[in-house]
Amino acid sequence: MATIYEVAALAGVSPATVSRVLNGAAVSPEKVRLVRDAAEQLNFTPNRTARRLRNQTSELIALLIPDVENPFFTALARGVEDRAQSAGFSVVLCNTDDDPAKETRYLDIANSENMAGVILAPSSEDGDIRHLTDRNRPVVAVDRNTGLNIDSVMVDNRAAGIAATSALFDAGYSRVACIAGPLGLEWTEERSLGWRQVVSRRGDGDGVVRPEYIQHANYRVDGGRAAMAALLALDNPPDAVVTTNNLMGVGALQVLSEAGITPPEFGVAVVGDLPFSTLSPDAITQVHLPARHLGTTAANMLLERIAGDTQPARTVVLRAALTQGATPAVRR
Amino acid sequence: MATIYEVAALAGVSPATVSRVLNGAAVSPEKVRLVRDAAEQLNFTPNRTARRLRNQTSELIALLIPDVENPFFTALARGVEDRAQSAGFSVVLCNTDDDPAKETRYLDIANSENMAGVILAPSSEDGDIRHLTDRNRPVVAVDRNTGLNIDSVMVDNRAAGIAATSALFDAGYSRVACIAGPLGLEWTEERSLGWRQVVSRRGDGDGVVRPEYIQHANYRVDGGRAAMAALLALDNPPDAVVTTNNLMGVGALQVLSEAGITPPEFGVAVVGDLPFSTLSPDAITQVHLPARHLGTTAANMLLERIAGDTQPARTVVLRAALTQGATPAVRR
DNA sequence: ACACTCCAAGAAATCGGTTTCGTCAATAGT
DNA sequence: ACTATTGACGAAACCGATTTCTTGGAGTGT
Repeated sequence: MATIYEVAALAGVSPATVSRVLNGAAVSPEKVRLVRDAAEQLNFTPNRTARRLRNQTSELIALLIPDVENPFFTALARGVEDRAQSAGFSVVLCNTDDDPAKETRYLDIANSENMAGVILAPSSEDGDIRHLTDRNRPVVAVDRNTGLNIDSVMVDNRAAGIAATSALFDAGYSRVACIAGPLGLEWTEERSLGWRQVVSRRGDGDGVVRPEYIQHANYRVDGGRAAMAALLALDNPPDAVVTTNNLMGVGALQVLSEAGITPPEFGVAVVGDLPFSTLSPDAITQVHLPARHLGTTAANMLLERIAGDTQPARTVVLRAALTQGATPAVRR
Repeated sequence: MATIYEVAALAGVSPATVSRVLNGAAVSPEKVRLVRDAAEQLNFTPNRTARRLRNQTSELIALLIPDVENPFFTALARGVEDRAQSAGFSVVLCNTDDDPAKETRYLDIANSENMAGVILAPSSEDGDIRHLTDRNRPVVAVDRNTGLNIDSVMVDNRAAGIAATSALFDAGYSRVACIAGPLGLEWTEERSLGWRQVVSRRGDGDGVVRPEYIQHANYRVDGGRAAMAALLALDNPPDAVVTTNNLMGVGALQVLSEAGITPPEFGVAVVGDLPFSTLSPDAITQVHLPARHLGTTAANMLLERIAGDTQPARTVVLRAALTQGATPAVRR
């Protein structure tokens, strides 16, 4: 690969001048032409590693997400990339598998790679980002809270749970269950709290929430399947269900379909999007999480910090948008 | 961030010795201890940028895919990452949007970032990877062919199309249509050729393939929707359909569901996986493309090249595995 | 006891850019 | 006409590792 020295030699100038041409500093028009010609001729591309070592920064942003196979996170990644791209930054996507050790490893890499900043969907509340913040590298949390004093972009999970549940009652269902993720994860707890809040007010139990109507499962497709199967096996099964994320929604719908039940017959509201649902998209109530927007917003905040913004840490809370599914014909 | 010089000063040795300790060269046990203690105390992490500038390589692999939001490519990415991870490499995921310009940009970045190698799902047949190959950086093509003489990992697309179509005839359907992607893309052309081959032999047209039974659409969900709607509107509609990828399959199934038709009633075979199908996974015939395996295989080949393997370019062709969907009760 | 080998470890070069510093010439000001 | 100012541009330092070269001291053989 050609270096700046070879370009300088060919153009008959010093390496410093070549650098100045590349970076738009003051150089006489005639030397600019000489350097451009030489660079062209040698097919010169500046070595980013060398540039980075000197500048102590790069146009690289790390994005740490728990799972690239989850459409929610890929949509988020898309948002980050679009925004970063247009600002001349590239995005390095890293899978943490919700494993704090992997997360720490990637954070260290981001640091020692001199990346410009990090957008993090944290796997735990107390990740160690001191290495980065010590060096003034901005970190933005997205989708999940940390105990740290950093910028963050969140979704109003409680409101999302409330919206999903209310929509089912509005559609005429009365026995609304909930398929929630494991205990101890804030996002699912908040969403199921939203469910609980609505059910205790509008449910048929006079303010009492049936404990068997909330199922905790792992938050993946198989978890949703198991939970839905359990709900259908109850003595007094529900007539509708809220799932606190997209994947469990998929599992629940699969089990329903296997039992010969199709949505308006049994109400389903999903907190999250089902981009690859094989049902008609408007058969199901979806609380669309603004995944992509979450990404662009986080990227924006990060880019502002990279540009030198030093205002105190901000938290932006975005709201989800509901699309109402079909309503059951009999109840009309 | 602490540097090797500060560690050296604290330990009372030279920077060279610190480097030797870090890289396992011969150093007396007592100095090893001194250096380790100093490094620990300063919370030292070696600067990868500096290391990379000197070594002219890094433990970074670029993976260029057309679309992170497509589950096929995320599964592939997962495979690459798993393999890379276990060999101590990190993966940089880049979206090309099937845009040759973006692809070229990322290839240049991979080059000037001194990345160890590139795995590429090429957007066109004639991408320019000379910058990389000139510097002896291995490139492996995956999923799609290039005109270049490099390692590649492919799927037997023709066989996949044949398998999908045959499975529908085996299940008792007789008027099998095909929803294919746009003309000119090898993967979809091959798969639809497989369909044509089976239909001309087993279809009800005595070797003649009805031209209206092959619909070309864009290869996304909306394309599948449009194509399925067109098929249903025919005077003599098909009783089953093959789609040449996962996303068009989703679209087709949505339209069927909206028309009140559920799979065993109308045969659907998808070349590709439907990880988020809301139907029971075994209601539909799927030709499972080994996406993840494609990724691990490509990563393996790349790692071998990085390690110095210089044998002539290889092409590995993987085969898809069929899972038969439910068969229509009436035809039994 | 003396020459020779061997090995640990420091000094210095290196990777390829960017940037500071200093020089020299051209222009402006009085 | 002579000094002050400005601007282009080369020389050299710098970023933080790794590695070659070199040196000095310990160990070995006769």
